[in-house]
Amino acid sequence: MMPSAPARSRKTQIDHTATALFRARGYAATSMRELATALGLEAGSLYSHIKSKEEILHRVCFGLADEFFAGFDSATADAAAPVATQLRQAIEAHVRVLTRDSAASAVFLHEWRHLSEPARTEFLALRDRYEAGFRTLIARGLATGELHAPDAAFAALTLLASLNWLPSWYRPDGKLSPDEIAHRLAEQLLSGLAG
Amino acid sequence: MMPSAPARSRKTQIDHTATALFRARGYAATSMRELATALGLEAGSLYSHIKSKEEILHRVCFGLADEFFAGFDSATADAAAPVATQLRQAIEAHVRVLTRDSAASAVFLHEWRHLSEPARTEFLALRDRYEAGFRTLIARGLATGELHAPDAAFAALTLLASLNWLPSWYRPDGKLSPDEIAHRLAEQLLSGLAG
DNA sequence: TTTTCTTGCTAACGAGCGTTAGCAAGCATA
DNA sequence: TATGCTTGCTAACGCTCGTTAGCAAGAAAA
Repeated sequence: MMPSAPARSRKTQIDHTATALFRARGYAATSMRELATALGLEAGSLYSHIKSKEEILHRVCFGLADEFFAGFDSATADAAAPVATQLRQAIEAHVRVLTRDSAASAVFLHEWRHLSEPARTEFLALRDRYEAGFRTLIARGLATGELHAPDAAFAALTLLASLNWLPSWYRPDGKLSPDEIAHRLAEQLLSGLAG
Repeated sequence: MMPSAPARSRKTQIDHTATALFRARGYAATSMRELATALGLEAGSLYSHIKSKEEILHRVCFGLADEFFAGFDSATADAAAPVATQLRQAIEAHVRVLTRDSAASAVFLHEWRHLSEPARTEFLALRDRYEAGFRTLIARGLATGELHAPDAAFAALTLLASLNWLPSWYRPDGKLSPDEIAHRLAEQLLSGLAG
């Protein structure tokens, strides 16, 4: 039992490489032989570290769900803060997760459908719960008059939609930093485009 | 040569059913045998009507691209109209295409990556050109002061992101009509959430 | 030293994949 | 009647898939 554990075990490396491939080619179109080659291994060797292909997908999807919840919870920890502030912080937390690991985020957003039951249903329940967090936050803002929209559910869906497109164009070496992106997104979504 | 042509040839039926399957399971995870079964055929029989699996994907993706361009062009035909009006109409045209065939739209948005070269590159060029339409429209609005945002490219990306999430939750039998959805989206994106 | 864990290999399994060849029935046109 | 198009079948092809069994080398732990 090594005290200074290696920062990235073989299993973690597999997850990481698989995530990049799943994002680029899609889960179904990524073969275990491709994954093995990308890691400098033979296909069979992967199974010394993992139980199945889907196990990787499961870990990526549910691991990222945890991160999203953690971000939202800390953004809304101060329930006494103005709703607009909490919403802005939640947006920024969401963007921070998306930019910290955009490959995993893309997999989380698009490849969950390849989970088999019951994981698929569990995942959708988690996602619903997360969206509900934004929905009720916006609903509270509508009630206090801090926000205005015809429908909280509709507004929440649109807001998350704008954010969730990010992994498909975000590049870590782009000219905008994650914080700048988060700030601009929050600004544009809260204030709109019209002058 | 029948004058009253059958509204849906066998080929069109195949495209339509395949689109639904591609959307639900993804292109790579949909087999020709599944597709054949859904049509009440054997797998080999499909090839009396189509040349390959990818041919279907190609037709769906490029066919929808045509629709998007047609919508944008007619929305911005009156170049003398206020930019905000043109933008609103372009948003509504985009939403109209998305809702008229949300399955094909979902395939257009997510499955194009399974096109092989050179189709894939051609498709991305088309998509870029379409996005550029929104980008320059917004840029003109910024120049005239009708719109305000720190960056036209960023704003265009966010705007399309909000719209393109629609096929993943839109249901034709939902409580909002396509026109209402289009109107609310345009309103929310142009005016923002903040009160 | 002995044991155990980690890591990786080769070879193969059963299954499913997209696709093709060859054939045939039904129908519209000539 | 004869022709040719549309539609669909059966059977099979070569290939790739995810996964497993069995083995072995090296490092760590006892």
